[in-house]
Amino acid sequence: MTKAIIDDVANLAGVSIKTVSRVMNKEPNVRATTREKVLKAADELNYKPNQSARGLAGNKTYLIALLYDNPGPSYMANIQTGILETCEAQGYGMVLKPVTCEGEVPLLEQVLDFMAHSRVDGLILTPPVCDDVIFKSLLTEKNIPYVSVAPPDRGDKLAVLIDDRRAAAEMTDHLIDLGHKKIAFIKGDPAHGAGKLRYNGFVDAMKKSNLPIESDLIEEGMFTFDSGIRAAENYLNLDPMPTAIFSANDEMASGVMQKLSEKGYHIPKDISVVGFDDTPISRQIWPPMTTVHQPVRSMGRLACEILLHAVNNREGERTLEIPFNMEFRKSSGTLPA
Amino acid sequence: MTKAIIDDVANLAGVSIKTVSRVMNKEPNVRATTREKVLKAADELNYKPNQSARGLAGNKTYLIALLYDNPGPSYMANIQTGILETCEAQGYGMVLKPVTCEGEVPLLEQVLDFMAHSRVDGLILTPPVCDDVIFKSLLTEKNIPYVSVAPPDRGDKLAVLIDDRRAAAEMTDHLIDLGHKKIAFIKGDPAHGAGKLRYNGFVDAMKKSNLPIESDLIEEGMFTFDSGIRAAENYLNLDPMPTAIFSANDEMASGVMQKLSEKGYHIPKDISVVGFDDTPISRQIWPPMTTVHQPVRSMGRLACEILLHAVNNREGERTLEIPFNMEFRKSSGTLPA
DNA sequence: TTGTAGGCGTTATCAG
DNA sequence: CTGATAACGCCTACAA
Repeated sequence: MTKAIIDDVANLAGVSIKTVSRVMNKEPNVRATTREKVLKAADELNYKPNQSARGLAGNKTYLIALLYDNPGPSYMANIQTGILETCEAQGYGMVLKPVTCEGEVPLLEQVLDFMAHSRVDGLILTPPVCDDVIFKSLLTEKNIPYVSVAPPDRGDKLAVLIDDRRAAAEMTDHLIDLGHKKIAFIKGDPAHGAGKLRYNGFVDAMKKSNLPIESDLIEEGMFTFDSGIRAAENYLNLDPMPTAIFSANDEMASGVMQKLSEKGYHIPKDISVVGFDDTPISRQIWPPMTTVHQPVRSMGRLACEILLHAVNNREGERTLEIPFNMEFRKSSGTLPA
Repeated sequence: MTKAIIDDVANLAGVSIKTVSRVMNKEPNVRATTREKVLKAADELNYKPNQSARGLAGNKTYLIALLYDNPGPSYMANIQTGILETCEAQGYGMVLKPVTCEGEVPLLEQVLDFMAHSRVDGLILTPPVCDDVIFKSLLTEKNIPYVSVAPPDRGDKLAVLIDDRRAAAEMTDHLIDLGHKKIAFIKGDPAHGAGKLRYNGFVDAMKKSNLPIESDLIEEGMFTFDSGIRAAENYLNLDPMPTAIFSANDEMASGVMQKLSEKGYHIPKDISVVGFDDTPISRQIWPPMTTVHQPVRSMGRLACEILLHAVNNREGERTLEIPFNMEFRKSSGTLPA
């Protein structure tokens, strides 16, 4: 059984190939009965349009690319799952394109090369790729469709995001409500816009409650486990130590918790630790970590939806804000006596 | 600057398009000087072959697919990275195809549908997809190229694997060397061939040392964190409890460790826990876990290499065994006094 | 609402 | 070693 092509379907249905084409692409101007006939024939022959041929003729590939630079594995898994949900539904494929934001080769060049080669129909940018404003403006200039899964940026036509700032403020409020005053904050990689927003949210909440931001308590992190370890070591040398530590992501927070556990501190009795992202590790360590849940999978799904919509209707300026929610677990507690 | 096509290059180089085609595809039978000329022209024009056209004419897509069913995020991230290394080097793209091994729709049907639509040139199967022998024999029958990243299986023409059985035996020996005799084992998802091999390795080592396999100490797990928790609860009810627990993967082992920590047990002073896979969690919990390192990234890279080689040379029967190695960390220690 | 002709950019065939 | 020419399967005009 050799593969059926459009002519076979046209013959079987007794129509021209153009009509088959119309039906397969859900174009209007086809009589309902004709449509049925064609659909039946296509089904009978198990006909699937050849993407290469479609691509060649229509100058499309029915492929989108996910651009990323060293994200956490669980972020990656979730966003991929979300994107694939949309792709599957709309007959698109997703290819992966790892890039390096701070490398020898400029980001734009990496992506242009990739585009020239792969000719995908659109790009999904994840942090920190989406934090490069210049890069994005160049994409726009070159008319390359993209969507940012990221903090807001007035330059983006298409974006999906959560309110990182407000989420961080709420988390800080949670610690304040528990009675904490000496609250430490571990910043994230400065290349990530989200990290800054989370810090801003922390500051918002501290100020609102008239609590001081002590520079000793603000550590520079890199969103990595090891940078969490280092931050914790610094806090350990302080006297008095903070009573609560808010880390800009879970990865660092788990580093903090490991170091504190190693040194014999009990969480949250001696000190509270909270994170951000709700990655699996936050549930799997002991004690389970209080953190902010970011609906990454939905964000991927929606990002892909608005991207494909824009690609196929050459239109659209759309920013979707998705609600986050707090996961209160056991790593945060009332102020030690 | 509109995109250059093969004719432009041919004109500039003063040759026919066929010659350009030969050069671009590294075919033989082109004079070195001619080749140079063409390469220079192509470079000048920044010419990249159109994949859709190549695909249409050559009946290829220059795309391969990664098939998976609910793997761990870090396994996923690593294998993707490895595969992409090869793809990047050889000008291929990778698309993702999640499938369901135990779903309503038969695996074969899912994949056939996918193939008909996407027409990728080959498949990379990860556990547990690669554990479905019947499915694989059907792929062979349909002449669909694939490589298994998995336990050996006489049916596979192409495979990359580690010796799970021997690795598990070595890990068991490690525990035995530490003086343990009451060693528990938590099995993995029965749908995964690797789980069985690991258990076999455990049995091998126990028998070799004339230690009994006590049925109370063998738990059925599902490779999930929660199933680790459940297994630990069962061990907690035993009297005497095992002095060491070998979990068929890290995920379950971390569940065990969480439950034991929660109940106030000290690891490894009171009880040793070891895992398998060396996922990030194994380093990030406290204490860091002794486990087997599986070089997933290399496996992905190599799997892709032998797949592409087979695809492009319609040949090959090749099984690569990659060395594993032990990561001795702090979760395993000598027998409690 | 439907059909016809032409072209999309490569690769394959088969001469030269 | 090199080159004309015909596919490859579909879509976009433009007609009918």
